[in-house]
Amino acid sequence: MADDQLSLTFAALADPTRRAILARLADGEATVNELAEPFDMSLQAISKHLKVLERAGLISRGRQAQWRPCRLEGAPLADASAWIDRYREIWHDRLGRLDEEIQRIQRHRTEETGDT
Amino acid sequence: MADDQLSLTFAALADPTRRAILARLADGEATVNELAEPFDMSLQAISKHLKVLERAGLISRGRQAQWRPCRLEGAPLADASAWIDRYREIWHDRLGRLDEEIQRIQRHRTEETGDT
DNA sequence: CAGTTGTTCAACTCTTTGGTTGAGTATGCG
DNA sequence: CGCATACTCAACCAAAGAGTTGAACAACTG
Repeated sequence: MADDQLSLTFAALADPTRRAILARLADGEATVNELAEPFDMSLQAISKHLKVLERAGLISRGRQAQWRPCRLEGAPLADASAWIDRYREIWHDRLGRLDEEIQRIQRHRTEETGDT
Repeated sequence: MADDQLSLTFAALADPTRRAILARLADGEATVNELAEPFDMSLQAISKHLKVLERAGLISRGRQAQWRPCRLEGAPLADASAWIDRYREIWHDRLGRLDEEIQRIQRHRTEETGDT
């Protein structure tokens, strides 16, 4: 995998487990054990996922006694969103045109058949 | 890699070559050769990248004689953007709070003797 | 028809990823 | 101290990714 920031972010997001972890962290900080609890997976596997998220800058980690609380960091998400948004116009256009097309067809049908 | 739609989309975006291809396609349809031209990479490699993008639904392909023109499809981008946007409030809040915190600290420094 | 162009398929290599288990480190508590 | 808790590190494995080369297919051109 490429190691530029955007690639790291998207790669980190390309896994349901990691997305679920981020969703959990949106509700506030959590420890590794708390994050691992919902998953049928070893603690070490979760630890690895957290490392991926950390490398992507999506989370940061503190130290409180033997706990390493994780916190969501939004900045890379903002960058990823900004990248995608460069295409927002395009997909809006496309979807907009699709809507128009559907409406056109339905008008057509109504005119011709007198249908609903 | 997980094969749900969102994972496929993010995984497809997690590569600079593929992102560059999408950027190129934002300007309009292109053939495989046209897409491959900027890259120092075999045509077959580009073909593979296109397959990844196609599997993620990010592009669709036509047939014109021996050419297979590619077109950008926005729908998965819209989904990806929507997923990230669920965290927009959080990252805005966080960045906002960070600003406030910095300002608070700086006020503090100025008011007191200047030390932490 | 043969030849050229555009593209894909197949097989191979090398690296990364996502999981495992087992051992090791760090902190708090009796 | 000794022990439990929270977590990480290391080694391993199977599967997937990203690239290569060589061969094949498809459609146009002379």
